[in-house]
Amino acid sequence: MRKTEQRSAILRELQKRKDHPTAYDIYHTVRCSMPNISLGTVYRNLEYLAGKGMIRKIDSAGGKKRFDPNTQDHPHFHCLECDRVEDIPAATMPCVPDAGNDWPEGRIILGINLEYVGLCSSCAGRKTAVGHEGD
Amino acid sequence: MRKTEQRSAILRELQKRKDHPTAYDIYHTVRCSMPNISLGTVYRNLEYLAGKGMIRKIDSAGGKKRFDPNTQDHPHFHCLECDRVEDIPAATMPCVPDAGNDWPEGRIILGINLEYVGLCSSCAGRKTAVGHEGD
DNA sequence: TTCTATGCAAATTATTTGCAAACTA
DNA sequence: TAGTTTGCAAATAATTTGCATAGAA
Repeated sequence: MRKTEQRSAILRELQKRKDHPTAYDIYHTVRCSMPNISLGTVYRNLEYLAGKGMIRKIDSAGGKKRFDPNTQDHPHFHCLECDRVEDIPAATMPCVPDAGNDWPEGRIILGINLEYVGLCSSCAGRKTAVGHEGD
Repeated sequence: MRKTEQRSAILRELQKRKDHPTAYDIYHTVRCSMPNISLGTVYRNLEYLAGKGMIRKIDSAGGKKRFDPNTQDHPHFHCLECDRVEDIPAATMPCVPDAGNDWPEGRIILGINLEYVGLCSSCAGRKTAVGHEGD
C-alpha cells in the first residue's frame, strides 16, 4: 500500500460527507482540487479502501454503489422521492440472532444491511402537509 | 394491461423459483419454451409486474437486480462465496418501529430491505469442516 | 531502482429505449 | 380497428480493465 495524494484525497473527501456518495460524486468533488484525477482511480481506490475495511460499500436500491465512511453496521434510509440515502442510528438495528456466528441452517453471518425505503422528512412533509395527494 | 404469453410465462417462471433470478436468468429459462422472446421484453415485464406489486424487485449486493415472487417484506441472505441469494423466514425481521407509519424525524417508511451477508451453509461447511483456512 | 498507482481510453456488464410489426381486446 | 406489447438493435449508464508512464518507498 502506497500513500498517494489521490488516495488520501478520496478518503478525506468521503470522510467529511454524511450523504452516501457514489464513486462519481467523489470524483466530481475531488476533481476541484485535483483536476487530473481519473474516474478509474476513484473507483479503484474506493474498492481498495473498502477491501481494507477502512470504508464501507453499500448496495443501496437504485443501481449505483455508494460509499460510507462509517464501517460499523447501521441502517440506512433511502428516499424513493429524492433518491437520497440517510443514516439511521445503529440503535434501531434488528435483533440479530448471533450475528458473526453460525445461524439458522449453518450459515455464517458476516454482515447485515438494513435499508428502510420510503419518504424522507422533506419529501414526506411536501406530500402530507398540504394534502396534495395527486402529485 | 393486456395478457400476453410472454408476460404470463415470465410471471409463471418467476413464481416457480425459490432462488432470486435476475432478468437474464428468467430470460435464459423462458427462452427454452419461447425462443423468440427478447431480453427487453423480460426487463419490461419484470418492471411492470413489480410496479403492479405482483412481484418484488430486490436490490441485492453485487450490482444486478433480482426478482422475488414473494412480495411480503422478508430478509434475504447473500452468500459472498457463491453469490446466491436465499430467503430467510420473515420471523427474523427486525423490530421495526412503526413500519408503514411516520418514524424518527418525520420519515414515512414504506418498506424494509434486510439482507444478511456471509457464507451459505454449503460454502461455510466447505471452509470450516476441514480447516482449510488458506484459499 | 523497483514496483505500485495513476491517467486515459477502450471494453464490459446491466439495463433502457426507439420503432415498426405483431397481437390482444 | 385501436392501442398495447413485442423483437431487435442501438443507446445509456455504471463499472472495470489494459497499458505505458508517473511517482512512492
